[in-house]
Amino acid sequence: MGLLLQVLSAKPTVTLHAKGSFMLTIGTLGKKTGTKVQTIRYYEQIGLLPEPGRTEGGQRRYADTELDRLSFIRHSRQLGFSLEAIRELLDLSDNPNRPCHEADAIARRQLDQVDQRIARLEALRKELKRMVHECSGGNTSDCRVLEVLRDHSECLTKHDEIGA
Amino acid sequence: MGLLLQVLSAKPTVTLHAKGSFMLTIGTLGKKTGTKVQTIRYYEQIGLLPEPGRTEGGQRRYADTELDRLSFIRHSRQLGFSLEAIRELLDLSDNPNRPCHEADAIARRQLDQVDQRIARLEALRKELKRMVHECSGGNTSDCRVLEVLRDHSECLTKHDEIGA
DNA sequence: GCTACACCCTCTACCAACTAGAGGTTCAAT
DNA sequence: ATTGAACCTCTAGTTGGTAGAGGGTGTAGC
Repeated sequence: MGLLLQVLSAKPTVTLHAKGSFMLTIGTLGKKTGTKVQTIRYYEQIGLLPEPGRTEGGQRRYADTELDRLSFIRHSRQLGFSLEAIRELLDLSDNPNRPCHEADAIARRQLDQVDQRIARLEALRKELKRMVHECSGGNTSDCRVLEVLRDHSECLTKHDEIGA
Repeated sequence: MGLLLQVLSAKPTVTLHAKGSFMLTIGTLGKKTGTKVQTIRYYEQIGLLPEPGRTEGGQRRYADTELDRLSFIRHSRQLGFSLEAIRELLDLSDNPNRPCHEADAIARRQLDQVDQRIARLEALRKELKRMVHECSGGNTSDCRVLEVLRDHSECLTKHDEIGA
């Protein structure tokens, strides 16, 4: 925890807006990181973000440390990491002398999952495409789409967990 | 609603296990369709499956109609359709004289979504792969994985909603 | 006919990862 | 001093189920 936040979390809360520009409101932080305000509060609630300093009136004020941390979280989310994985990554990031291969392993795991999801979606896509292409456009009574859905045996591929 | 179910839902519940083999317990129905018992009850609760007949003791008993309907639902889920989309598809399936193109549109929508998800995952995969490949395996202090996560500008692609 | 026990019942709560809204307070500009 | 946007907490909802508590039912074997 930096000096600034130590100051911020000291008991009689100091006036934070005095220095102005380098303290962010939750709304500004949200805009800078593309995060909804509620989501930021949610991250704080589940312990992904530290409790920030507050104004005398009780409003959150953020320093650049938190901006960096939230950017890291959002970017990781965009890359599909789960919040639990991000928690681990942040932990590693906080301890620069821990071995790198742990972070690497998390990323590799994520890559594997993405590979699997792509494979499943490709199979799915094939089936859907066939279904749609065979539709000739009469009544639902002889709709190929509905027929295929009704009768699994018409499928080309075995897809037990395709849509996950 | 078939004759059987009309009989089943008549007020003084008839003994259903008399005829045995063609009435299924919820467990058997689950096994036949690869669905957990709780999930079947959940589908009933949200109105995807009709309320089945009951034994005098209050246990659910299913006919083949419900087996077909549940198979349809499960198959559609495997193809990634949302429960809302499935509701529409079932509705169409129940009305054989409605035009086919509605079912076709739902399937096309699903295909589009799958295409988009694949595209996003491919971009994601590229980024992750690059990240993992650049890791040389020292300390986290100079870990490429963490570095990339920290700094969005290092990314090759703009990925705003990649991991959705 | 009786007992064992697998299966069934309802109800409530939980998962991820947020999102939305109610009802009320604070900040900063005018 | 007043206005109005932005903030606060708290609760509940989203999707598609899953898990467990606490109790009742159905049936096979003896």
